[in-house]
Amino acid sequence: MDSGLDSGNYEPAGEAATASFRERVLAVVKLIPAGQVTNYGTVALLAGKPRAARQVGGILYGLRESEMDVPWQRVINAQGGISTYKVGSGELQVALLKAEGVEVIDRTVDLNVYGWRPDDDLLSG
DNA sequence: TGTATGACAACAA
DNA sequence: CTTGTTGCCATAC
Repeated sequence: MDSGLDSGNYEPAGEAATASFRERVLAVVKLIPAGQVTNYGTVALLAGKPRAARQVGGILYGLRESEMDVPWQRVINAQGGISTYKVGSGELQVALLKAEGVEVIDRTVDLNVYGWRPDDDLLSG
């Protein structure tokens, strides 16, 4: 646990303003409802870095068992496609999504059906 | 301190 | 529809 200190990433007992981008990204991903998906750009936007979509992928790539509570499978690309095939997690991601009821056809998800609308989530709760 | 990298995104042809 | 190019910016080295 603590022995495996994360890459120079500490939390100076302050506000989220000092929290690393990584911390905020993981927090945002946890907000994605089961059975729905969103894209890297949206996660980056909600994390406060509208142009850091690529970094979101890089962060999720480094996830380990410690962060297994992060529903990374709900994050796909803006085209509704599974981006994890290039890192060998495609099959796993599709399996996890289908287990939540998300239909994946030809490695693609219909964002018009399963796309998460942060607005709806904010309005309802 | 500087360079290279990449689970992206938007656009051109 | 596909393929290639460009912009982007936090991390890694």
